[in-house]
Amino acid sequence: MTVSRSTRDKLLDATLRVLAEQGIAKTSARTVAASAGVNQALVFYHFGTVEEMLAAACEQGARQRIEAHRGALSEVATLSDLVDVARRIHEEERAAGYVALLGQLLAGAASHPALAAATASGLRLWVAEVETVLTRLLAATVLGDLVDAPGLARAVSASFVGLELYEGVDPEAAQQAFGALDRLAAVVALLSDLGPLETRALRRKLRQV
Amino acid sequence: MTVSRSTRDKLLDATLRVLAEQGIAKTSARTVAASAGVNQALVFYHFGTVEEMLAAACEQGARQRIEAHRGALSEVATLSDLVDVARRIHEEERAAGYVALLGQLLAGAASHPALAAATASGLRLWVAEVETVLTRLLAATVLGDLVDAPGLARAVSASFVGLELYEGVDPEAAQQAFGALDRLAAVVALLSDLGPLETRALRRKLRQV
DNA sequence: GTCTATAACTAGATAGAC
DNA sequence: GTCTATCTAGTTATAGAC
Repeated sequence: MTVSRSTRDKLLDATLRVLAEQGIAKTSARTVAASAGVNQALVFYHFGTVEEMLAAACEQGARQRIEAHRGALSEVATLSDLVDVARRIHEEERAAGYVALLGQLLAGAASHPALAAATASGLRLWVAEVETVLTRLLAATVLGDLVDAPGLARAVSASFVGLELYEGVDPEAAQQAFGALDRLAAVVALLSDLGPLETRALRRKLRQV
Repeated sequence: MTVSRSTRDKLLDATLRVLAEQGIAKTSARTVAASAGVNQALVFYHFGTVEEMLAAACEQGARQRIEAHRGALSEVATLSDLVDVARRIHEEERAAGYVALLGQLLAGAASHPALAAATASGLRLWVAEVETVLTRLLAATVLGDLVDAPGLARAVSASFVGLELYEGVDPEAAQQAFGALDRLAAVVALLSDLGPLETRALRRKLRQV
């Protein structure tokens, strides 16, 4: 559609790029403008402050990434499907650095209140997506009425960010962590696939909680 | 023992304080020195660079915090004990901001390679602790030979950091997440407490993995 | 070990020409 | 909308007095 993007868009893209590649500490009006190939003063013309630019980039970035994965997520039918999809999303996001970027913003939010709000709402977009899938899947299993899907969606999303940040400093350990989660999810997936007899027995037991 | 701490120690403590309270972006030789009540030039006399000071503070901080919790962790006997202890550790760490601090360093590591190494080794201290407890507990349950305790310890540690960062921008959502995990852990704890008949049936089923 | 002073640089932000 | 120029303030780091 648009052959030449607007300066505003170029700046938003560059913000995400610099944030992912160099971290929040090295993200400034100057570095972003340089990466976008535009003049530094335009940051302030278009966004007023650097903080506002970061906030705008955060929301746009989250929206873009979720859009890219929504299709795959909506087709998830079983817990083992979910594991496969999660692994694929992880691979893509690791390459792009977009989730670690959320970590950068989460960290930056400590000193910039306006950024906290934007990051929280960016994360909320992920949470909503995860929550939809989780609710749908859990409803069909023994665990359906035992776990708190909305809360779990938040836990999973935050954990994912932590794991992607971990990947940045210790890739091997992070891989091991993802491997263990894969395996754990496979066990849980199997639990949801018990025969009717075992299911009833387990349900009786779990009712105590 | 030491009535008046050395300048070096004052700087390390101040580094952790500023990092927890203001984030990596606001942590500089000047802010740390001011918080420690010493001259700014002493940062460079004692540590050479700001980055080295951050690295030293990271390792010392991780060591201190783990020391503070080791007793409670070693007394954990069951999975539900672990849930209680984890909740208590979370409350304390949230108040002190020390885990979120690890998140700050993880984020800062993106632009400072030396910091990445220090953060990774600081996290390794937590991982080792979690791994010990997890291995001990899981050995006694159905899950013992099904899950990868070392990998899981890494996943749990990284997730914890993500959750503490989350707490900084959306405390309510983070609380919800912790609540869901509590509940989930209770379910798993119950699984480890099945009668011999159910245990055998479940084990047979899970053997397929 | 600790201080002052300062060099060299980078940051956010604005004024004003075009 | 975009540019140059500039102001102010904060940054790491060092030299040299004490």
